[in-house]
Amino acid sequence: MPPIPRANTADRILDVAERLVQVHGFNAFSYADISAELGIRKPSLHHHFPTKARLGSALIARYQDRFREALAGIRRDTDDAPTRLKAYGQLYGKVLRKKRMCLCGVLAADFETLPRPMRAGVLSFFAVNEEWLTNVLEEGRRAKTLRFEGRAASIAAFLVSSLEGAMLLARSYGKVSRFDSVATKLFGDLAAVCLRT
Amino acid sequence: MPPIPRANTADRILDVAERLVQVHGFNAFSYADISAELGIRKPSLHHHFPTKARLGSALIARYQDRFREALAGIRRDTDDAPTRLKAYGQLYGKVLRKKRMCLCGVLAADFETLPRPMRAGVLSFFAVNEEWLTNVLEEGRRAKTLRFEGRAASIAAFLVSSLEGAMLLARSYGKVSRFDSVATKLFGDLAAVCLRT
DNA sequence: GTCTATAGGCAGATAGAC
DNA sequence: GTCTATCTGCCTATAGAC
Repeated sequence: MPPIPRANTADRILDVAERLVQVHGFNAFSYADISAELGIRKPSLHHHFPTKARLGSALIARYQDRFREALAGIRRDTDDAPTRLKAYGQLYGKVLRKKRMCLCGVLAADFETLPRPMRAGVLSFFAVNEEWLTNVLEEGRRAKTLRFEGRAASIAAFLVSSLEGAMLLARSYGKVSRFDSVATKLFGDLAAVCLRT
Repeated sequence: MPPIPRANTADRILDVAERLVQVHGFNAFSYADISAELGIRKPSLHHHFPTKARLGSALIARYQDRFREALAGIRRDTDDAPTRLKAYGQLYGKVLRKKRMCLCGVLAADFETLPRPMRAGVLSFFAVNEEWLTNVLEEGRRAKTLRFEGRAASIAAFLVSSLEGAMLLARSYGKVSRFDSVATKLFGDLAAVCLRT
């Protein structure tokens, strides 16, 4: 018989820590915060994640894995580039609707204070996203469902950074509509950068 | 005789604190850091800025004033909307070339941890920027030097958040060229959102 | 794996002399 | 306005019992 799939302690720690980082930033959350929420003493947390740096790296790795799966899911469930781009934008929207910033977006703001392995993880996250977008853009161009000038990789970098910025400001204003407005400009029917044919 | 215009202590504190916040974030710098750089003991700093919250508010106020002056300068030195927009983008580029993030952009990432007056200051900064951009966009549309669909205020919000996001990622990558690429897409000859006539 | 106890350091902030 | 001395509290992390 398979064991009941209850989230183990390490996962529960990651869940709480992830939210705390997304809302407050890496330097503004503590083991004490996690301890208080989970009802587990601080030293017990160190048993699962010996240092805050390792906890941070684990957060990034899990976040990137989840994003990879979501990107694969979009590929599976849709078949043309414009639809895929729009679904990509909605990934960010879903995070924002939970009143959170993108984990790696907020870590980018803390970047200069992060331990080296975490910095590498953040850059890797952006690279994965841009690579996926680059492929979608190029396929769209080949299939003539997208029309744009210049390198696809350059458009991909533009899309990622614009979405991150839109999340950042929309969350500060407390208005998801500000994000939606930007996403529509980037991916909507009157899409500015990627013009549908 | 006018006094020698040497920067006073309060200004020197603000200079150092501003850079520290732009590079490390509000929660990752301390009075001890400023003290070490200026060769002034920690308690002396409290004489000028009693609390970190007040220091933070002073930073935002000064940053916004300087930005206001720069915006007025652009109005003075240029006369058509496309040129003004390009100059606006270069304001951000200048900050990034000093290896710094926009002060209010980085504070937006720390937003949920900021004291209320600082939050208001950050939002005010963005509002000032968007209002200025909105005016330039509308004037450009009237003068037929710009052509775009939808509300100017919506385009302005898009431009600000995209620039902030571009700074954030470009700084993490350590590549100013990533920012320049986005700025070109937003304001360049092939401008996507604001098409020149 | 979780606990109590505690180390060692740094945070923001205050008192009071000069 | 700047200083020394100090306070209180929180931080990450460790030791060692259960």
